[in-house]
Amino acid sequence: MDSRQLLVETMSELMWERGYADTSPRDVRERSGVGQGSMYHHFPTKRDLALAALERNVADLLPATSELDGPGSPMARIEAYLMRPRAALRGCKVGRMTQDPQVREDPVLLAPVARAFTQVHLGWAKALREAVTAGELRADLDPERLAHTLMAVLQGGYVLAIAQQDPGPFDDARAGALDLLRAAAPANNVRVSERNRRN
Amino acid sequence: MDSRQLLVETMSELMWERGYADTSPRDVRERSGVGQGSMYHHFPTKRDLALAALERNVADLLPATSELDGPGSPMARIEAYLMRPRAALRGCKVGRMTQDPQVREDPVLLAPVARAFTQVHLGWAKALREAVTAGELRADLDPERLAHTLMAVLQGGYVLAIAQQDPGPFDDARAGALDLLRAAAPANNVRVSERNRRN
DNA sequence: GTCTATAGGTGGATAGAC
DNA sequence: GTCTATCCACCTATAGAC
Repeated sequence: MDSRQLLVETMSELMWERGYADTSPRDVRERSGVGQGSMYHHFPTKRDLALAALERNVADLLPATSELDGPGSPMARIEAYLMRPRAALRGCKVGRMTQDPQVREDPVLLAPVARAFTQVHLGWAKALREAVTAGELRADLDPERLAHTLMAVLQGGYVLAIAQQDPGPFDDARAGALDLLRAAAPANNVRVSERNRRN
Repeated sequence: MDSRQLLVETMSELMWERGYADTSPRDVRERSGVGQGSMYHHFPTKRDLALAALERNVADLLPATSELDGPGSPMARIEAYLMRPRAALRGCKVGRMTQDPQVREDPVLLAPVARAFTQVHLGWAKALREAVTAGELRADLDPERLAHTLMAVLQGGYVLAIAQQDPGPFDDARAGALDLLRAAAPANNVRVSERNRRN
């Protein structure tokens, strides 16, 4: 692997582990073994390197969302993506960046993060829309809205897991979301009009 | 206000705005107007000050959860707490800490965060249990699990909102969660036994 | 492209007088 | 309790030779 690639790889790891502000050029040099001169030859500033690393992390993350758009029934795909194995205590390598003041205040650094979430949201919303069409989800639920709910469950699950240093809350959070989705199957949607009449 | 109190107040604000790692003793001095000598007299290290500030932020947060335990029907209280006004773009002053490497790797600093979440979880679980008892929520839903789901929706909603620099995704996420809770009312829970028979 | 040397500024304190 | 002065390591580069 050439120096440039090695630097990006290393910075990606460190940004996942420690964030942007708390990762120094020295950390990157020491872990990668690349010298000072090379580093500043390829990336004039720390921010330039961070931008490349951020884009790499986003690219790492997006392929997994194809699970939402594969074969199988919409709900099966939704369940598969929601419940796919995730390192709860490590957190999300993209979502994490939103908590770094130097990233969130820098439109250029935040842009890849925003784009990634927009992309993931599209995937979720499409699958949820298909679930409604397939009669697996009540038609009065808003797929775009639910997409945000499910993304939030995952992002927030990481927060809970890290706080407790225990993946349990993360798994609880997503399992609970799945329970709710199942409870919202149209088969159970009897007498809604009756409930409304009581208001 | 005396220096000590002023320092804690200022550190609390800065930790909410910028986190722990990215807040320097100098920042605290400059914003608070307290001198170097006073600062190190009251708090020998930055970590000591951070711990006091963290505990203050936790204390700020917990009173609001009493909304989950007040008068009114359980679901009404759940909705009120879930939908209560929140500054989505500022994030959660407690949850934020889980993303700071220097906090998450320090058991002493992480402890107040863990305690706070445990406390909030108790409040959620109690209200959800009561909702089941009151017949507002299907009995086959697990309140402890759902409590984590709803906490995650809020914590994750902040992440989405900050990523897009728009409170919209936060509001979508929690509104979607409320939609699901309503879809999980027992009134709709007809023929559950039939569904199970099909497995 | 990579190396070593250098540099100004900040971080996180400590020392000691008042 | 508060003040000013001082300190060393580290951060984020820049310079210039090879």
